[in-house]
Amino acid sequence: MLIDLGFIMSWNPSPLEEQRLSKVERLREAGIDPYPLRTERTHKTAVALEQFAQAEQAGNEAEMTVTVCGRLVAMRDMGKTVFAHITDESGRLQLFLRRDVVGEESHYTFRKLTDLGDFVQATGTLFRTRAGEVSVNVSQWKLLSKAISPLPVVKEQEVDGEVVRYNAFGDVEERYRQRYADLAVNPEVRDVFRARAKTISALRRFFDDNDFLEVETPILQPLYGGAAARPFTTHHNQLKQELYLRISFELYLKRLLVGGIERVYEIGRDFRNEGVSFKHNPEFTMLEFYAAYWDYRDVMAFTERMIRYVAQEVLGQQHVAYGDHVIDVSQPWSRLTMREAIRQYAEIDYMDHLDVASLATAVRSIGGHVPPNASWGKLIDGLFGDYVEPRLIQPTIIMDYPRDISPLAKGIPGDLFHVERFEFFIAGMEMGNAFTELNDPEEQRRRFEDLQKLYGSEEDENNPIDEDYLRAMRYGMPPNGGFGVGIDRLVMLLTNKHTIREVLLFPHLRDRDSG
RNA sequence: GGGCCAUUAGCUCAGUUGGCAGAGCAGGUGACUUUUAAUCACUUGGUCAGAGGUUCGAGUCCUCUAUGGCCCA
Repeated sequence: MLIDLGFIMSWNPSPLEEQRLSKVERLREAGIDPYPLRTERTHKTAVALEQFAQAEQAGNEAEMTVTVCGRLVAMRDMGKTVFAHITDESGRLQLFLRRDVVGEESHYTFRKLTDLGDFVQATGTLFRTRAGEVSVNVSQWKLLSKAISPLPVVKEQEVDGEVVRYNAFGDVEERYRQRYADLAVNPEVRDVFRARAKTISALRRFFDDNDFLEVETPILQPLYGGAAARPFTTHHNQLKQELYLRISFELYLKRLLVGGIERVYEIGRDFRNEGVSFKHNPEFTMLEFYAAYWDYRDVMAFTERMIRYVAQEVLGQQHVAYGDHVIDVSQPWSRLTMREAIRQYAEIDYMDHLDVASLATAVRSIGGHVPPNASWGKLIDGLFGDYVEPRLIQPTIIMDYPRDISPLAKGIPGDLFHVERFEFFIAGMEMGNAFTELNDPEEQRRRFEDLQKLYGSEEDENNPIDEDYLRAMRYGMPPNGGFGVGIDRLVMLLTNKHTIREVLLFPHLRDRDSG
């Protein structure tokens, strides 16, 4: 079957690649399989180094034989002696090959038919060279995998204890497009994704320890909802059914509360068919949770505990270096209402402007942006995004959101304009969103219908009314607090990265013209 | 959506006023039995992102396109 992968260009070997292909031929002619089936490894490089150091400390100079495997990353050919470095996931180790030890033919093959980037296996005894570096005195070696394309060669030098790197593979676009090469030659990139994995496992542990049940809900949905966003659409051929990729988990997770699951969470991918930016990727990872019998104040307290726990688990401390800032998640977070925040940073009290026209005038008077057809709440949200959000560096909870942009949150008693909703911000970024969840099915229907009136059918915010969700709610949904946090942004914070692309292994990039 | 900047060898980068396309590393050949950004000698390698224009002549100036980066909405 012919599969059209338009973004993959056909490959024409470069001169360097031609050379390596001819080395593959020469290896085969010499009876050497460049891609053998079996590997024998006794030690990771870090383990070998550690055990040798222990033996030395114990005054035990006895010979220690190891077999190590890794990628060839440096080679210094001295003629009858060759020095080389291999790296594996644990670290880096020097190989020392002498012609009179490995034999003439093997020595020649190593010098002439291997390249940087190849994977090799080497057996020998550990010793310390005259320069003091622990090395393998190789008695036997074997090619494990021949690299055809040359990896960028990164050279390192230690100057005053600092590692200086030369020729590092730094082209941002190429690093993302060829993440495999990026990971192979820039080891600190691997650390980012280790931190990401740690973040997710810490979150999972935190929720499991707090009696939450982890679930998986549909990614392919007949209706989308739970957020103001445009969905991706797709189609099931056999069922002849239009489907959407989910934009949130909310409506499915809350159905589970109806079903009697009191604390539920999901970690997974959301898809939003919107622009890309330093904090937006078309697919991103969310965590949402819902807890019966909680309100948004319970959720606030829990959120603070959760972020402290994750920082402690991932970084070993609750102070996070981010750009020029040190963010302290250990102290109780500031809490401001939306109204207070906008009064403070934009110097508008929107409660003095209770209709759209008046508020729009006020926004314009301070030079603010007024999008066409914006609702009252949308204007407030815009003010907040422009004037407040970038200033919220230390963890801050903004509470009591406008009602018309919060269709799933419970109103504040005696307040027609606000609902029990909060978002929290760190480093000028929205990290999460939460509310006391609306559980009155009649009220929920009215809110949905209000939205339909407020936004034309063309608007992104105009979610279809999910009748099945209303049916579920009619069976009785316990009062509950719900929450969502963007994992990618949390990882950005914890790894001091300033674009989401640095914390996604394969960030979305535009198709590049292969011509 | 708008503005600015970038795109030159596998990698990192120079390229003057518009006048023969450059360096280091990597690669190749050779020397060297404790090197470590190894060193030394010689050496291969280019659709200057793509298309068009101005010009006797364009990597360089102009227009458009593509991708990326930064800033703004």
